[in-house]
Amino acid sequence: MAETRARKPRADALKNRALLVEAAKEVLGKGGPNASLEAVAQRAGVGIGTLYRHFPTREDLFHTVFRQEMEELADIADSLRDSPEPVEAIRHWLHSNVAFVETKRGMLGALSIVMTDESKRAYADLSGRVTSAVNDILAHGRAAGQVRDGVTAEDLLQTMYALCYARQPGPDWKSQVLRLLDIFVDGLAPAAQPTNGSNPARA
Amino acid sequence: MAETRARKPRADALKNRALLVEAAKEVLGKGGPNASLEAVAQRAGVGIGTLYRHFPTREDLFHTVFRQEMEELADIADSLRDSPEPVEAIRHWLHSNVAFVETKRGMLGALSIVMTDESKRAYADLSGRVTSAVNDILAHGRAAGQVRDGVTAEDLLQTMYALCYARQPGPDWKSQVLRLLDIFVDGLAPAAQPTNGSNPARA
DNA sequence: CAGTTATACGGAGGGTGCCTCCGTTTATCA
DNA sequence: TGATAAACGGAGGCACCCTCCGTATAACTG
Repeated sequence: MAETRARKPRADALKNRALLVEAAKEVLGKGGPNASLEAVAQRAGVGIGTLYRHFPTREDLFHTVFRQEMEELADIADSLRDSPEPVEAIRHWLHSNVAFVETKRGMLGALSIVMTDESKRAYADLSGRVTSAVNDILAHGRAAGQVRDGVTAEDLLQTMYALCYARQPGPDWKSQVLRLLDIFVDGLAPAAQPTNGSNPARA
Repeated sequence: MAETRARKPRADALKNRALLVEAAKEVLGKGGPNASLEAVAQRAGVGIGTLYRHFPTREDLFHTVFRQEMEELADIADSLRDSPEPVEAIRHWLHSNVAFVETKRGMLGALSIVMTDESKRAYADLSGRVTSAVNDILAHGRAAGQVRDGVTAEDLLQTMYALCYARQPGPDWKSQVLRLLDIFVDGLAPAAQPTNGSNPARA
């Protein structure tokens, strides 16, 4: 008990924290996940000590930045929730994600850090919004016989990020990723009789 | 002209080079792509200067290691070349790749460095072996009407590595990747009329 | 409004890894 | 058995990481 009544957080602390996140977006956005944290601090106009007080680990900083970015994607997913063409909605959402990623390639490296099972819990709420919306869409697809059982929103996300990450930036980077992604989306269909309608034997 | 006749390369140089590659396999294999090169030199029992003379950049070292690893995969691809079940052959080959990757997770990070378009030229020969074998299999699949046009061996490789890379090591790491990969393989089928046999309009 | 105190700030400093450079060692060749 | 080209190794300068703590200041108190 005692006088544990919390003080109001100091104004400069709040301001610096925001400055740091903003600086991190820029610096990590171009420099990638190995960018110097000292550069982030400098860009934010604060001392390195301040950065480390707010974000004790590199991951903490990534998490915070990533969370902010992710909110936009959740909104898109929500807006597609009741699309009458679930498979196309999924395709559209994945394409949007790629477009989004395109503008922040540097952040991609951070994803592999952020995307661990343990740390997912850290922003489970947001992930929940996305997951729930996309799973709805998937359920519609299943109901329409257009999507096989057992596919989850996480599968889609994981695949999309994986493809984005692996492609080096290049002229037709995006179209390549979209093409592979489309193949994957097509593969979501229930595993009908293996395409060659008259395959007698199973290897 | 003059006395340009080259000397035989020194025995210790060759030996040290081999030692370094071996050490790199071990150290990079567990430590990942950020492992300390000084640790590699130490493990090889040579000075750091020797490492840098043989492999001026981190990438040079990765390339050399990767090349050796990759030969095995080329052999597998060759052995499947004339399989009578092309799609299953592809599936099998991809699964083999995943199994292979499983034992050297640490190397994966190096892939994103190695897998740039420019550096691919550095070991185009090996890549050629793989590509040619897999493209053969794909061609068989196309001929049998089981594989859509426009899919290349590179697409398969890229997708597989991407999926492997993105999955954090975990209990069911492998089965997850295989599952997603299977979806992708199923998606290779010619984009028949979109599964719902009676879809009139295109979203 | 002045005093008190919790809170935040900044950057010096010790540690590690990167890579270069060059004096020393050694394998090859004559 | 020299002579010499080639290779060795590690010291050293630099960048970044992260911690620690003396100083500054915002929030509270009377």
